[in-house]
Amino acid sequence: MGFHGPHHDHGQCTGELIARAEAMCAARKTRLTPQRRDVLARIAETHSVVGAYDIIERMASGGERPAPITVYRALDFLLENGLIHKIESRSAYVACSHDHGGTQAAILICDGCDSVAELDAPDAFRNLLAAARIQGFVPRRAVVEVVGRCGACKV
Amino acid sequence: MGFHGPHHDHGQCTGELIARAEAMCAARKTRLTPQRRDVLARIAETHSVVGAYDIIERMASGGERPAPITVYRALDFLLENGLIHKIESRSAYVACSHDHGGTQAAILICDGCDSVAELDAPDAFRNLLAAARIQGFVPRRAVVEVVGRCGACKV
DNA sequence: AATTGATATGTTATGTTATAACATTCCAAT
DNA sequence: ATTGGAATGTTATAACATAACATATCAATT
Repeated sequence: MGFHGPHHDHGQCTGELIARAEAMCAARKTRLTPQRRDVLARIAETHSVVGAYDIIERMASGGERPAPITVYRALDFLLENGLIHKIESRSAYVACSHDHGGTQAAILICDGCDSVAELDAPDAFRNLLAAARIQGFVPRRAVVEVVGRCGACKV
Repeated sequence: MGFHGPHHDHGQCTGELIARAEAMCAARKTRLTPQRRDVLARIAETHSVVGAYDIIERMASGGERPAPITVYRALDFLLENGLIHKIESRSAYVACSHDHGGTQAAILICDGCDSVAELDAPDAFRNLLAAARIQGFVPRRAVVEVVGRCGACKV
C-alpha cells in the first residue's frame, strides 16, 4: 500500500507477484500459461498504468507481436483472478500490489507520474455500500478511483 | 436521488435540468448553444447511461448527423459545467439529476436496466479522502461507481 | 495408447470510443 | 468596422475492445 518510490526493490515486487500468481493458479487449478505470465510481467514492470496496446508494443520488442485479442484474453484471466486491476478512468491496467483478503481497495492515481497505489479504506467502503443499500440497491462491485497527486509529485 | 420509476414525471426532470443549465450559463457567462442544448436533451431523455455514439444516432434521426468531435465537444462543455456525469466504468454519460452544492456524489449503476442514480454519501467521501491524504496523496477528483441491482431489478 | 471434452490459442476482421490538426464562422466588446 | 476569443466545421486517425470461427493443447477417462 502507498506509492512506490523510485529506488524501491522492484524485483521483489515482481517476484512476489509472480509467486502469488503461481500459488493462486495451483490453488484454483487454473494455468498460468507463458502468455499470461508474459502479459502479467509486462504490466508488473512498473507501478504506472499500462494500456493494452502498450503491452502489445512491449511484447513486440522482444518476440512476436501478439494480436490484440491475445492480450485481452490474458487480461481477462488476470482480472478474474485478481492479479491485476483495471483502471476504469484510464482504460488501462495495473498489477495488483498485494493480496486483498477478500476486501476491496480504492485506487489512487497520480496524474503527475501516472503511478498507482492501492488504498485499504474499509470504513469508506462500508459507508458507501451501506448508503447504497438504504436506497434499496444491491451492490455487486464498486469502482473507487481517486485522481490527484502523489507525495512525490505534489507541488 | 434514488432511482426513477417508470411512471415518474420525466418532463419535470428534463425541464429542471434545462432550467438549471440556462441559469448556470447565465451565471458563468458561458453559452448553452443549440448543439450543447441538443446533446444535453438527448442524454436527458432517460436515466440510463448513453454512449457518445448513441447520442450521434439520436441526433441523426431528426436532423443532420453530427461528427463525433462535435458531440465530444458538447460533452466536454457539459461535463465541465457539471450538467452531466461520465460513467467511467461504461464509457458513457448520464444527465446530472440534481444540483450537488459543491459536494461529490457516488453513482449507482443497475446492471439489469442500465439506469443510474446519484447517491450522496458524504461520510464515505470523507473517509476515502482522509485515508488518501494520510498516504500523502492530494486528491483532486474521485470516481465512485457502484454496480449492482436497483430495487426494481433485484430478484 | 486412443478418445474425448474442456481449456487455450491462432487468425482475420470489425466494432466502439475518443482525439488531432487545421480551417472557418460567429459574436460581443471596443 | 475591427478585432479577438469562443464555437463550429471538416477530414482523418488514434486508441480501446470484441466477434466469429478454426486449430491446438492437455489432462482425465476408457
